[in-house]
Amino acid sequence: MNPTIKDVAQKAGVSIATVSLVIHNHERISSVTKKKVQKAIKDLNYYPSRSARDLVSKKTGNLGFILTDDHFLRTEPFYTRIFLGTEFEARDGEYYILLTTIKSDFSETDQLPRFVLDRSVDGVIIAGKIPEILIDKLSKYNIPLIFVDFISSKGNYPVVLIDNIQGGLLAANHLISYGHKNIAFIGGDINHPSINERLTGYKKALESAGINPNKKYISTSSPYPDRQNGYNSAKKIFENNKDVTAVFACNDAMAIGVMHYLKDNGYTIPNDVSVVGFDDVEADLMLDPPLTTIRVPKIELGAEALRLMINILKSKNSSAKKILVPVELIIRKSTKSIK
Amino acid sequence: MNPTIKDVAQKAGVSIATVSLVIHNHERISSVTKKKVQKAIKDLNYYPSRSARDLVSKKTGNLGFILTDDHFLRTEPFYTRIFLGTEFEARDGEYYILLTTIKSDFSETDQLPRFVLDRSVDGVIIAGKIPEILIDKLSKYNIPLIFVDFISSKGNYPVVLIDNIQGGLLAANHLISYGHKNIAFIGGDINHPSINERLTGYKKALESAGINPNKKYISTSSPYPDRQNGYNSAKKIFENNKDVTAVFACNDAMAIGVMHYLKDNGYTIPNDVSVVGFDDVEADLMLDPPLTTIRVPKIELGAEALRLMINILKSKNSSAKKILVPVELIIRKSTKSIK
DNA sequence: TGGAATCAGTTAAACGTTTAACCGAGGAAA
DNA sequence: TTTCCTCGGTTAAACGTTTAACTGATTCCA
Repeated sequence: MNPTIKDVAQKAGVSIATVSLVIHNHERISSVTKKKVQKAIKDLNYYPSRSARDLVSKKTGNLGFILTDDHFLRTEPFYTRIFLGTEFEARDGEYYILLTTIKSDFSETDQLPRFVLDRSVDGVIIAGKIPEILIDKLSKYNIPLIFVDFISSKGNYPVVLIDNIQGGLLAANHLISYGHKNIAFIGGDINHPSINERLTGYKKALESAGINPNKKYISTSSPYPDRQNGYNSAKKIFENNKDVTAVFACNDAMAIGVMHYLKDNGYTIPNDVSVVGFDDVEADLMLDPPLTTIRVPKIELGAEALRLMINILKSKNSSAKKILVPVELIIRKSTKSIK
Repeated sequence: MNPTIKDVAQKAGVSIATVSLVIHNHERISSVTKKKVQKAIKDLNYYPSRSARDLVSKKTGNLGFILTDDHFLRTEPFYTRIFLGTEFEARDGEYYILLTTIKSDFSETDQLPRFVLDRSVDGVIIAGKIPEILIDKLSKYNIPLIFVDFISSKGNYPVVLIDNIQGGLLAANHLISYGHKNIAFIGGDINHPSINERLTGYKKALESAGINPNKKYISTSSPYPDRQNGYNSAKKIFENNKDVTAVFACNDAMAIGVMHYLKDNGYTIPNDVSVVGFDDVEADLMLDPPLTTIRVPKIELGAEALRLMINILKSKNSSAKKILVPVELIIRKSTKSIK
């Protein structure tokens, strides 16, 4: 059996309370006793029992991490990176992360993740878009909730977001500065708040450059922001608008689809058309040409969420904060000045 | 505060022991009392406290899941799927999974995952190839270890593996049955046990078809089994051997690289060259032509590991079992008969 | 009729911590 | 000298379960 606090106390010749106080380095302990106890702890390779601790402190030391299965299994490791960011940060804090996926069509009758049912977590981090019904159900459990890369229309929760407007601005401004005027926007699902904001940024940039956003260049009707959709959207736009010289796709997967379409149809990139993506995933570098994109600091996003959660847990200060993580324009070879 | 077993007992008018017995549906309880208690549990929305439980049972109810960061962040969600398999299975069982990554160059001085240090897990599942030094360190902690999709040379641990030999056989036999004789093998890193076994299967198939494996067709020298390596290996092989009509690549990423090389060099698939991959990842279907491959049941692999772990935990029977999960040939359009 | 066996539940100890309340010794202040 | 603090600990209750041992009431059988 593993050594307990009793063993340590005995070995150090003190009471168990003293050991406990040393562990939490309480000031009331003399440095002599402290040393003695610490030595005993080390000698026995003692670690406090988590369950005993949790039992008295009424905390679990766990945090839940929920995302939809298709987000988790996405080809590009976007959410996995976010998860990793929270995991890294949790290592330093005293937390463990319980990761679970839910079906993306989570419905009324589906069970909540077990860790909320049996309250094995002190808080829950939700990454990416999830069904509102899940939020409704979750909200009944009185567990602190934080959203990452998604903002719920219901309730007013603390949230960690990409600065999407800035991203849209950055991308469009880059293209504009390269002399482009007819810039297509391929967004996938406009109902997704992130996409909506990127569009806002895009429009803002165009407007402040004196360019009138052209509806025909904007595609935001397909629910799946994947390569296939990028391909199809590009097709629709380029077949009807020969004058488009640049595309801003709202994620790299769609950008890749766009590039495929362009290549398949005799356009060369960036000579005929410039393409900007969003996310900055590994694949971008392997593309030909490498993709100019908006870098999203995914690890940082996750880490930020964890820090926010810890703050909330510690301070009971649940003022619904909103953290905006800045993005960065990465210029590679898929964009070109046409001035 | 959450309701406790006491609240339930009071509400149902019984002792807390009775409640506990009902929960574990012990036979000594009459169905009347059982009903009463169950109603109280439901009414109060009671869930037993995990820490209290763990404290008396001396279990944590947690399982660790370790893999290297680059495995976790691989573009293709191979290990994420395996993880998901264990997570699914853990949901039914009474376990939570603590996922953590280690650096792929884990060294002597690196810390072990915290959950083993403070014994927050009852067992550890290790997915994919990890540094031997980690295994050495882990083995000192006397925690049940299980390996998935990797077999350690040290120690004799329970393991869940893909039936790689069968996979190699299946792939090569398929090609042979299509009339191919000069079949290249692209394996990445021969030091990886899985690759070695696939090669064994490949050779076996060839030999029993009366074909002598040709060393010049076999590439197993590069450590990274990625697209780039597939491309390069294909290049090396096809530049020196014009008579090769089929390629068996040890994973789909390499197969995709091979296809790129072939296309770039004027070969058409499958007319000039047939290609078989291994893994069956989503991307395969989007390829042109869709890739014939060996399907690896990843979810199943993870689930199997969890079941094995639970058996070990329950039965204390740590006879080092070896579970071989069968694979399946998926014939798509990248292979063609040349008879 | 009386002892044993069965049934259906209760009692109480134990798990390993944390922490408020307590305590004794020594020194300072009166 | 007495009283009061301060210092450096210790005592003991509490957290919410599980489970072995016990109990009291019936039933059974010789």
